[in-house]
Amino acid sequence: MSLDNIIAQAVSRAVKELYGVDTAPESIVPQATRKEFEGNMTVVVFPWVKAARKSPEQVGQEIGNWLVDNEPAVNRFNVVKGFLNIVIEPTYWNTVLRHIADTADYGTVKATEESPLVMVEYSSPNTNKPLHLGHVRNNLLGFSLSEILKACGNRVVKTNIVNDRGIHICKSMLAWQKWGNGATPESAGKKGDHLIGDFYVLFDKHYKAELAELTAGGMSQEEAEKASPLMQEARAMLRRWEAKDPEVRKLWETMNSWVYAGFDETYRRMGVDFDKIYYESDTYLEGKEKVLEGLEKGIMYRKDDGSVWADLTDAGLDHKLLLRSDGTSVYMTQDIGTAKLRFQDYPIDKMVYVVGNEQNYHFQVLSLLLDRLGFRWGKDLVHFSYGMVELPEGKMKSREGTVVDADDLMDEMVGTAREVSRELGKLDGLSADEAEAIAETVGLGALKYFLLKVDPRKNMTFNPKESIDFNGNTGPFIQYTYARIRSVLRKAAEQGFAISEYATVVPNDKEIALIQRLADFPSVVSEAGRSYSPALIANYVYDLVKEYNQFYHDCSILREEDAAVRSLRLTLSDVTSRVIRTGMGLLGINVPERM
RNA sequence: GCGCCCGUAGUUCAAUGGAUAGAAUAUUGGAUUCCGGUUCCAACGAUUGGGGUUCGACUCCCCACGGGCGUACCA
Repeated sequence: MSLDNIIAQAVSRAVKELYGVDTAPESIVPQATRKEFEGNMTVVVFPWVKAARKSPEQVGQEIGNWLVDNEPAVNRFNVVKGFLNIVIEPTYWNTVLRHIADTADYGTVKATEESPLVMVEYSSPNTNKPLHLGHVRNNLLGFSLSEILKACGNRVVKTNIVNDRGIHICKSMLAWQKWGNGATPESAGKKGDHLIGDFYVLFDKHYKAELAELTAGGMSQEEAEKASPLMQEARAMLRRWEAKDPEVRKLWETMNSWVYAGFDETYRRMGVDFDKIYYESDTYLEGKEKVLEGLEKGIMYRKDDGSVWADLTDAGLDHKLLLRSDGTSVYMTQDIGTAKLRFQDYPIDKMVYVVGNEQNYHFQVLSLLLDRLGFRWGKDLVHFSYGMVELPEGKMKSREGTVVDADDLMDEMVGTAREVSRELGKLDGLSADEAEAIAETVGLGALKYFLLKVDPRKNMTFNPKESIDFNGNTGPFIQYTYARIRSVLRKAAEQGFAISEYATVVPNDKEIALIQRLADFPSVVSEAGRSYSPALIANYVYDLVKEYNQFYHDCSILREEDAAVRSLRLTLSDVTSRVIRTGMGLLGINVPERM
């Protein structure tokens, strides 16, 4: 049992005996005592002041006395205003440390057959252009969230819905047909997703030129858009695709396979993966059935023009279109179809969608519709909504060509890591392969940590330079500290220092602070799972690293004469490095054994 | 117009309704020169504004201001 729980339960019993008040131990959350007061943990006593009919100070004194008499883990206490500061029995910390050191996979809970089945959807790219910075935040959040949910004892299925059909795909295909000269990723020497993206841009360029010509000839913008031969050709192609025209389908399959090969490379480098991938071309017709079913049940209604709608005004929302007057699906319909297939494949208990906050309204509606259509997880589906990523230079605009490509960005980060490491002399004496592996780990670690440490809901500014600093709240700083700890442990092993007698000495203040921080880890993980917050883990790991540095600063571990003290410190180092590795693992960030 | 989200040191980010709002970075001053240099200490500096709820509000409610997003046949 964790220290928090022990104190919470003891306090719960204390107020019951002293004042006859029932308080659930879970509602009592002891917090770390502020540095300027004596004590390890602090409990706020205001909640019981009324029932006790005494001053906050008196209540604190009474509970404190009860704890000293009845709870062995409590050594002494002091009361400041309504805050009860508890000093834990010093030898008790040895027990805590031993428990942490002896627990395999400390901080995580293993899933069982009965554990909830959570499906996490993330990434969800279009197949007409490469992944960009926005996808990077999405992918990292989705992957990390999945790892955190796993660590909290859930069964997790990571899924991706690929938007592989529609007018935008036809634009790329058409441009390739017209101006591609049979180019392939091999012949062009380009990743497939980039090649296709280039044709998408090319289409847009010619289309714009056409519009300019038509409007110059006296048409309005709207008329020109309708009359554009290119756009008409693209629409015709979409119709042929929907009619399963073999030639169009063949081209579509070929071009998509190029894109997938490119995406796979990007995902692999980023370190994210999926258990099950869905394609919109498989799901877009499914939603239609579900909607027609809803129409029969009276959940939807049909307008005179034949379009199908849902009336959500009773829930404070609007009327929502589900089938166009020509009978075709819209985005919402497809999501319903995807949900249907997923539920056929897996007995999902909970569904998490990692999708940008511009779709908040969409998911409000989707939740409501799925619920009305009888999906048991529809009502409390989670839209894990995140904000935009901006750069110091300003906003990304695809129209203005200021989109940051994911592959380019990773190259750039790794390149900077390589340079910085070389300047600092970190790569001296390493083979070229080792040096490159470290640059990769550090460059990606910097990117990932910077994007994950921020509250996902907020729009954020990604500063590449700042992210790769080896000082401060950055990935590289944490990786560096980890590598340094491992180095100390390696040297200790070489010198034959054992770490077996650690429980025999009472830790000093800095050591206690570190142990206490380590003891928090499991509750941080479960809280991160509850609130879907990778940022919580990131900031915890950073605090832990700082705590370790303060401990590390004033002790010479390898020169320590007293074997028991030395092994206590080695144990602390060992456990800290393990927690750092686990924590960073939950963020999808690798830590190097040396750097 | 309506709806949702956001607003915290110069900057980038923290703070389950709890004590004097924390870090990092930048700036300034000091310690350390060591198992791994990237360590440590200190100074400076902030809740957009106005009301309300309460023992206590960055946090919850109302109003104003500023920014983002969405707003019915795009995805």
